[in-house]
Amino acid sequence: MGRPAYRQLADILRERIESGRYRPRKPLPSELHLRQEFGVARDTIRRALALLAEWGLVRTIGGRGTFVRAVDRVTVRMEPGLRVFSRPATAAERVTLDLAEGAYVIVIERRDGVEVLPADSTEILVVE
Amino acid sequence: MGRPAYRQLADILRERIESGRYRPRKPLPSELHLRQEFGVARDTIRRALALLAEWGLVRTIGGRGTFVRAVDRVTVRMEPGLRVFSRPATAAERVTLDLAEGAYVIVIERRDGVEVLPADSTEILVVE
DNA sequence: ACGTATTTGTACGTATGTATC
DNA sequence: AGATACATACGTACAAATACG
Repeated sequence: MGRPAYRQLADILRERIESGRYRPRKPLPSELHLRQEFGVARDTIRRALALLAEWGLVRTIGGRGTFVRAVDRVTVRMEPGLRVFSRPATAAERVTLDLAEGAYVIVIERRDGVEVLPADSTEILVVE
Repeated sequence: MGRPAYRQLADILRERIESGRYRPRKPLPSELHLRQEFGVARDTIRRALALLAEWGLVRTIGGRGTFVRAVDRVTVRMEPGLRVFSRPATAAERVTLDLAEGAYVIVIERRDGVEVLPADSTEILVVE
């Protein structure tokens, strides 16, 4: 007994995203369409999509669709005088940064300004 | 029509946890029991429990039950020479830190040793 | 402005599998 | 072995949000 069906399906869809078959900012096929392609229940489709969303690969929007997220991982190097903290994203930030409801941002305050990055794709590296 | 049923149910259960009615390290009533108490489908119960798990309040274990997590929030102050990063928890860490499959830990490397903390209850504070 | 089609969200039911006690 | 509890997977129906003509 291998992994559950929804888990295998998530892997297949992940591969399609990473290979570029499903393109950034574009919607995946609808749940109905996926159900027909893979011959599984909608429940199984939705579980797989939820996994992908948890992994930060896609983002599902209300009566619209599930979209491939276009994000790169960012690494920030800590320096003295840098102030870094995290807070929930505002509505405007959710739009510009392509974030879901309830997502967090990381705020980086430098002397010359402030930078706001998605918390789920930002790495803070501390060097001495 | 306020929020969805599973959302309201999650709030009720959260209140019971925070009030101490459901005690740390003890199981919540089984899904069957909750279904009977609230008169909703198991699906609804499970969605509420999944929310609580996402919030870090409970942890569900295979054929055993859903347990109230006993964790305190920890705050770590950044200092020069400190290296902090995050990675998936190992199997052993999941046991000792009371974490679910797929959970992350935060690793803090100091000159005198390494500390590993649950990512969902650790706060990193950066001071200059 | 309106209705219709599409798509995701919620909620119910049922059955079976797996893990634990 | 049997009972209990969670996990997966199928099905159905309707609601809500969105898109489009």
